[in-house]
Amino acid sequence: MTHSGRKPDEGERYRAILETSARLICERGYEGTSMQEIAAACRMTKAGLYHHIQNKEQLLFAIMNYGMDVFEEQVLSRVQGIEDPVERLRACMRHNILLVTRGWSKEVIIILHEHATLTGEARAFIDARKKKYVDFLEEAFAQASAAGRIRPVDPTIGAFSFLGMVLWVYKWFKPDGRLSDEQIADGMVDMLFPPVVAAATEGQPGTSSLRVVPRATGTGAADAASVAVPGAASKEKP
Amino acid sequence: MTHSGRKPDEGERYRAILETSARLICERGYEGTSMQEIAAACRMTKAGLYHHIQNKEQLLFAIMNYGMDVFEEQVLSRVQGIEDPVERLRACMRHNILLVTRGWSKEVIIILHEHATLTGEARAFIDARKKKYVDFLEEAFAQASAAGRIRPVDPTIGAFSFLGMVLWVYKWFKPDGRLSDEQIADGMVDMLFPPVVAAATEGQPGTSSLRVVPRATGTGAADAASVAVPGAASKEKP
DNA sequence: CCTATGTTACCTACCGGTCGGTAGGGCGTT
DNA sequence: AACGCCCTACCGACCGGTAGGTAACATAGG
Repeated sequence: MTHSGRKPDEGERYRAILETSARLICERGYEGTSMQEIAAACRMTKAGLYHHIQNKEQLLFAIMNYGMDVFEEQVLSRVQGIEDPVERLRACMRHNILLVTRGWSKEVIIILHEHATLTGEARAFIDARKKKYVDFLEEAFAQASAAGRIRPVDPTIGAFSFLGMVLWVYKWFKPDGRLSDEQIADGMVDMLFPPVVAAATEGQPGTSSLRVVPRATGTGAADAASVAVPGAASKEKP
Repeated sequence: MTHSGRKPDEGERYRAILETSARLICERGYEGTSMQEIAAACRMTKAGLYHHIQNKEQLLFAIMNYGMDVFEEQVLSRVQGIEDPVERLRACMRHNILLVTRGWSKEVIIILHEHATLTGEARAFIDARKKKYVDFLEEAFAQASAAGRIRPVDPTIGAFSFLGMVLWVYKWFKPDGRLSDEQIADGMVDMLFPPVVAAATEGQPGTSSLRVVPRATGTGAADAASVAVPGAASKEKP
């Protein structure tokens, strides 16, 4: 790591390892994925893999930092220049939902799911990076509240409601469902930040001007169908 | 199992095993918890534990069904009699948030976290129980939308927004944070289902009846503080 | 009353296999 | 010659799960 301009694949191999192991860990969970499997997926032996990484937990830590980099590039950096706090939140929600649904970054999903897997300093470091996002959202909510652009809400509650709606999506979204990710993004944005019909009377930007966008009804995007009861029913012991 | 009226503790022992193992699995994750540890926590040997259960996956399945029972008793059964759809949703959100924050049922948290751990029939069975809840929410949203009691929204998007806000709480709530669980419940309920001020012809109609929790400096509810950088920073390989 | 017979609830001891991780060597490039 | 890269071979610990035995207790027959 002395200077730049090494081989054509510089850190490419390492990046490939992160992405490959992220794919596996995303599918099977951190504890449920063995180093054997990760090495095989990288078309290496376990010892070969350990040439590139220190240990399993450091690998997870690297994956999560990689995921935070992707998030900041794909979401945060694209919206933090927006002046209007409501527009900032709307754009942020949209980008964040699409980041989850598109699934290009398994690393991001791992950050969401393995929120309590890391320990010690690594855990604290990732948490601190997450907290910067929470702070960003809280400030936007505070500004929007103060400006009367949204219904007044405690900024922390606003931020975590935002995050819950957006991030929970990874648990239920199916790309081939009734609702496209675009529809979900639009629907959630309109739900939390209703579009305002400008200047209902004049000057007064309060909630008086909340108007509604026409929308269809119907159901059916997610989860599984019903199935005959397996081995044991609810309360009885097998 | 010839007839009823057995020993005083009937299935008590089994229930205790479920609760004890739920506590451990909730702390360490399903894959991260060994049967050895579970048995020890039950003050048994592993073979003794296996006298009561079939295998590890069936144990998880039993825990999740137990959790669904608790949920239906503590939340669903208490609100599905409410006629007004908005009041039904408000009460449901409140009960569900408190079910998560109070943490009396680790089984419920396991259902939330281990959403993709089970496979096959057991997975489908739990998913079907979850789907009943989604259906319940979608119907309530559809009713509330149709009655003009809330801003029109696709019922599926409404239901999963609701669920995201409510269930994500398990990932960040700390009992000793700035916000109590009651405050969070109230705040989120008012955010998604604003109390209507009937016949507000002047002033700011929407904002008049709700107030924000007095706000201390900083954010304070969640995650961790900042910490010196551990072994490796963002992009560099260790 | 006292056995015979099950049944329940656990134990010790052990299974084959896999876990995360490492030592040390070969080999191609510089 | 030296280095990066990846291999074979192996480590001790632990994994989920089981075989087989035993102490405690309940019931039924005599």
